[in-house]
Amino acid sequence: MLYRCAMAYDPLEVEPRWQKYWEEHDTFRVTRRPGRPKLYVLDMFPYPSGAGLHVGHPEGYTATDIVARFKRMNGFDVLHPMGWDAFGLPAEQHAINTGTHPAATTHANIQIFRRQLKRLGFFYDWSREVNTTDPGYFKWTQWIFLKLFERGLAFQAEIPVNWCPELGTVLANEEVIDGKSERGGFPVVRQPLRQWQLRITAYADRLADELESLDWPETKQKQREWIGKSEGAEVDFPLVGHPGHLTVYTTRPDTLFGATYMVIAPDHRLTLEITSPGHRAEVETYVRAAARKSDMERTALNKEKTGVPIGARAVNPLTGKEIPIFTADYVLGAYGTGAIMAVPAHDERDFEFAQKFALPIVEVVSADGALHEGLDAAYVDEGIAVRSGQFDGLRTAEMKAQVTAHLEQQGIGRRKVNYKLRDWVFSRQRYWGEPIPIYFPVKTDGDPRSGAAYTIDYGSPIAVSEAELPLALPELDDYKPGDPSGPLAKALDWRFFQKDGKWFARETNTMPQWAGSCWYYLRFLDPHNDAEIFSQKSYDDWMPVDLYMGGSEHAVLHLLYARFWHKVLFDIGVVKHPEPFSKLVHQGMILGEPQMTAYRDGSGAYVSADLAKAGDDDQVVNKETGVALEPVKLDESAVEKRAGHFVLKEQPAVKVQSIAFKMSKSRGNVVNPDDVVRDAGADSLRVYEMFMGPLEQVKPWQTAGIQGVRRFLDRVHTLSTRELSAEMDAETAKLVHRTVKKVGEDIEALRFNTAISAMMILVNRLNGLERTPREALEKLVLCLSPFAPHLAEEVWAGLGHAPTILDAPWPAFDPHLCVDEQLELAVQVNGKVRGRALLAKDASEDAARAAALADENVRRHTEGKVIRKVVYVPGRVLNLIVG
RNA sequence: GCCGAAGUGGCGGAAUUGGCAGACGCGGCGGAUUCAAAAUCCGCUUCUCGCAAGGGAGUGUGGGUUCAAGUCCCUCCUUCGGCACCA
Repeated sequence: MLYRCAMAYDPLEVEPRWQKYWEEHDTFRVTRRPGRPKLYVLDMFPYPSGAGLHVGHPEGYTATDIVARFKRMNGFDVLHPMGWDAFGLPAEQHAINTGTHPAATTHANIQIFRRQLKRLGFFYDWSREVNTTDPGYFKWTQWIFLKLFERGLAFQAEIPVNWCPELGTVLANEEVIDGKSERGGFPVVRQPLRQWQLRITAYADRLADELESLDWPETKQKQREWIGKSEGAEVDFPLVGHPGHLTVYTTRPDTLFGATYMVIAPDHRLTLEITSPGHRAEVETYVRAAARKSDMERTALNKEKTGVPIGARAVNPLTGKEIPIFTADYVLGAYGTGAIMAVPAHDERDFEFAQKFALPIVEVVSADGALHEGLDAAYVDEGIAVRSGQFDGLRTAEMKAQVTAHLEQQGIGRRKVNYKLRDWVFSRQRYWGEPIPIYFPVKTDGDPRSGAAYTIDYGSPIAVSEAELPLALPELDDYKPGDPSGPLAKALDWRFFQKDGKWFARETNTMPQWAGSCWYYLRFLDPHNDAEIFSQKSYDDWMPVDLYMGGSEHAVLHLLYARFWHKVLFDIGVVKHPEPFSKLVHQGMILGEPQMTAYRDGSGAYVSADLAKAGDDDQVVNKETGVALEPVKLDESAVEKRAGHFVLKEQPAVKVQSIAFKMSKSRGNVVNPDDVVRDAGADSLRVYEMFMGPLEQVKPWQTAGIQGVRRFLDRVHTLSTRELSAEMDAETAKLVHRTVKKVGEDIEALRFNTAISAMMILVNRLNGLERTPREALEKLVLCLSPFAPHLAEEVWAGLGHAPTILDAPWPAFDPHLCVDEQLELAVQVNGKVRGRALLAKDASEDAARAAALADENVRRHTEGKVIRKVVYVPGRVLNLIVG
């Protein structure tokens, strides 16, 4: 569909012309000018996928582009860079399938992305473009890894990891969703493997606490929950008939008197050791079964608690009573100490387990201080201690403090802070990633490259010297994964080398995709510096990032990892701010065009949409019967609205849903920005995406909506082709100044939709005038230029100004013209608007009352009644209370 | 289950500190222009009663505070996002 018309300007001619101008004149190159304020506006850089740009990309990019252009016109030096997060699985997968080197695929995709972005007129300083796969870039990624290694923050461990056989790689916990890989949705199993890990837990406290000062949205809360700090105590329970003790972690030391049994995780190192011979067979079976369970099975089966007694007993250190020990997979080996004291009276899980195994339930916290028998549910709230010996009568908070102090005194417990956050598994068994710059001593009798037997001493990792960086990837014939040591193990000439007559082997794991994106905002400061990661001057020029825009899918992973690296760099004096991103904004996802959707069951009969419920795997099921339903796309004409619901015209009992789905290839509702640019122009795409609604909100795409902004831009152009006038009437002048004020304020607050609406109102007014007031058009075009830069340049030049409009100052407004001296006051009688009165804005109450009663309709509602009260808010409302 | 965000016309959405609900755009209807159409321009467009003037209802539900509630408080429902045996 083409939106062009005979009178309209032709974006396909205008836009490339200005793009060429900007390129030839280096318009977007940024320099730091002394005495100017600075602004660093950053977009989350994309992974250059083979699919090209998606309409979701330009949403955030346009938003930051508007801010960047606006601030530049306001005298700021603005850093607004773009680059490529180009390591990653798809290019490698492509290499496995076709033999094409991932670097070639990546390079080709970047060409496409860059061309697409340039077609949208973004004000990026392309001279600062970075690419994480460029050796000049990953040299510094490796350099940061060495800093982590030197400080003991990068270490190896043999740990059960999320091994994805299909992808042939290990995934971070964050990359596993419902037991499947985030990318591709392949099954994931737990398996022990030697891995590099980063000790992010050492920074847990600072990562949680230092969120405080940041201007971030709900993301802060998500990160806090992810870090999962909790305060409690560790308590030692002596084992019966066994030396030593079993240590538990609890956040409720106040309930210790109610601990009637213990549970140890199946993967706890003591589980089999303390199991009595009589229970060994049963426990071993349970432990093996638990180890095999993937996370998916565990969540699927979490309805019923399972577990077995291990035949060992421990002593409750406060009651002195012997209590049994169980193993159960509802206790996780990796959290806390891997063992718990079970207090069934005050913990839902323990209560459920105790009921199933007929274990004693002893109330030790009472809401009212009285004793209760036969609890029918766990009481998890705070209260007053009972059945707790010398501690009886204490409130929960005080009880916690006193019990902990008592335990510390006795040397059988201690205060303890715990985190859900785990250390970050940092190795991937992949080719297309940064090589980890570490090597190991090798024992061999010959040349391991030609098949001599060898043993690698993984216990003695050696850092590659900084002078040898970047450590580049070797060429490979075959990128196939499968071997847990990764495809690089096949590059024998690269892997093994001799130094001083001794053999060494390089690490064959590579870094995860997060590595390059952890610090790219720093490389933009000084992207061509070979000697340093960046110069001090460039840091002082631009840091910190003033506005960071990107999808909320990165709320935890990328943003937590990047903050962690930044804090490490802060500790070693590389950066000067504890936090990298002062302000963060997530643009909302753009969904596909809404579709009228009805549901049919297996027999083909329609089922009312309120019975449809999303099941697993994108399936829709009848929520009463569980039967799978088939969604059917309907034409609008088959549907009507009755009593607040859409229903089938033919069968009004059947409700129909209007749903906007996520854009996906399989649904066929993907909108390609190239098509939109071809049909309506880049400016229309930019303005439409900003006009759709609030930036942070999820919004459905509506192709017809582009029509409206295209008409708006056409009208702006038409205004410039009419006869211009040096005069301007007072009403128009007022509107012009108010528009300038509102657009500026709205851009500052990222309310682009209402800024555009204000400009539309002004254009509608100018359109109704005989001739276009020159001043009005100039101010309008300046206001519009951050949104629709190509059209703005065109009109600006047409008005006789030298390019570029980016160098023109942001228009001023006269505040006096933005307030009304006279205004219409709403007149209410008993709270209902009955009329209006034209009044000076600071009119007295008496004057307002007189004017109100002059209104015929107001009189009708007050006649014969007594005015009991008058509420007058000057400039807003006059409310007459009659009775 | 827990945490967070949000429910406003046929649709996307506006609405400063509580002060005229529905700005702006889409769609629809009517008109101008045209041989005709497209495009463009103008008008109307929450529902409802009324010829009109005007009246009534109305921001997910039910209550509350207030002269006045989309906005504040409580209850419940729904949708979306995140977490999910974290002791």
